[in-house]
Amino acid sequence: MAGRRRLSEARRIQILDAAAQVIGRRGLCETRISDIASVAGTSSALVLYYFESKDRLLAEALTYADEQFYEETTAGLSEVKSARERLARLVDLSCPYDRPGDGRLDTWLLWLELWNRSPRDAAVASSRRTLDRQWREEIAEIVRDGQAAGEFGAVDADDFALRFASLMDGLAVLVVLGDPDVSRARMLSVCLREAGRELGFDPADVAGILMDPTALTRRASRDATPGPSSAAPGPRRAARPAR
Amino acid sequence: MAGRRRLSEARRIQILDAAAQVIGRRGLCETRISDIASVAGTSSALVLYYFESKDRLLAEALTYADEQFYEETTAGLSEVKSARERLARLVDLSCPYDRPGDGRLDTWLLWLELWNRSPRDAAVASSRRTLDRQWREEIAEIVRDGQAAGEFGAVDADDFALRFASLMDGLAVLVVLGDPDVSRARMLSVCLREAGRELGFDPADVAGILMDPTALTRRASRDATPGPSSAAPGPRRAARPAR
DNA sequence: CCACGGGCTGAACGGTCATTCAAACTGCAC
DNA sequence: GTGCAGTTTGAATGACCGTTCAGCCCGTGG
Repeated sequence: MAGRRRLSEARRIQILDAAAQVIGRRGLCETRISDIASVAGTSSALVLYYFESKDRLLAEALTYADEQFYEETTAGLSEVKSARERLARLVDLSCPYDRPGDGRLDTWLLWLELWNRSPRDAAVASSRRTLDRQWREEIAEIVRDGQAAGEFGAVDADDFALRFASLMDGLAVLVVLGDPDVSRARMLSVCLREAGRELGFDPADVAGILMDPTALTRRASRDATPGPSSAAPGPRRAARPAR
Repeated sequence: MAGRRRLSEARRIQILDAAAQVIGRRGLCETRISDIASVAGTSSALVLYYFESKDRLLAEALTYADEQFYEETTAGLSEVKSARERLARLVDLSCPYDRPGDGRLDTWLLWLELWNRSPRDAAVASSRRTLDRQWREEIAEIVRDGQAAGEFGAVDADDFALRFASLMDGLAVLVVLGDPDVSRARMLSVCLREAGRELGFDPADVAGILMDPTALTRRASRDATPGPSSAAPGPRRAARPAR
């Protein structure tokens, strides 16, 4: 029975993953149960067997993917000790890659869909609110830690968190949508500069922690064409470790 | 024939208005041609007579509503002479009301839908990019004007415009979605404070131009419950002046 | 070995639209 | 008044897709 239950849980997650993937690729409106089923490698009927209806499935998939992202991010951050570096890391993880086929980009697309569904779905709205608050709280916490350790200057942590999170959201939208004026590198640069200015540190000091350290020196690269984007085969999404 | 053409144009606009209204209320996915038709006071067949397909209609409606907003806003701004007040006005107009039934809120909801459609519709993507760039250019222009007039300090106008526009976008999403932590008044306050800090003026100086001047003094009101929201009858959308 | 029950499926059902069409209507031009 | 071009509609069409269902598969417990 335990084996059954574990199997059952695995199927649910498998379907949720497939749903997130399809939604990211086709958009919420254009997502069909049969698409999700075929990506998950099963039948439409089974998808409905695990989720009452398409509506519930989509709602769950939306919040699932973003809770996923939040958990992974905060887990990754907890290992970094310096507040400055933790903040830099948070920014780095928040910046979507501007070339397609990236998991982070998919997560952002889902987040946009979630915004749209939010006004008409109380459950989604509630999840969104929780996630957003946790996210801002995460930022505020880093700021307070840094202030206690003398790494940051004096600002209202909650106020900064709201402004900084909003700035990142607004910029991320532009990056995700492939706006030629805002590359990922530029977003990174803008965010770190802003944080440094408000909290009183030199952005160059935290460049080491970034995935792409050249972002800070390379100013606002205008060439946004990402090249032929060698459509990598293989699974788009990394295998999930079992719970 | 001129009469016919004018009539035809009027119908198109009537349908686009209806479409925008329905999309705002029900969301893009849940919008049916028959809904649009009944709001416009005609038949589904006629809607298809003016627009090739549902897809085209929705895409046009999305960009139509936002181009509309942009034009009205910039027209309204051109009357204000002081750069500080012009910026304050721009902020004021950008802040959605957090109670439902407001046209500005609908416009924001459409803007969110537009973001979602953008990655999969080249025409929409192109319109979005143009509108966004115009918007940022509008901000940058105000900054440059203000600098020339000695109203603002020295900052990179384009850089400021990007950061400021992104901040407003991020905050507006929270207000539109009814996040209890971010009321319209708080958004207004945050934006004006930020602008004043970067451009070197006292936000209190421009409070006079705001629709809701108490926003600046009333700090971050936590009570976000908008009350029983007396569902106002009457037309949701102001009558449009004939072109 | 047998039966039970959860997991799974293919096929069928039914409703909901987008889209088409033939016909009616309107007002303008001649 | 006649005809024409543009406008409007109600009804018909047909595809698509969510959902249901009757039954099969298979591991497990007795």
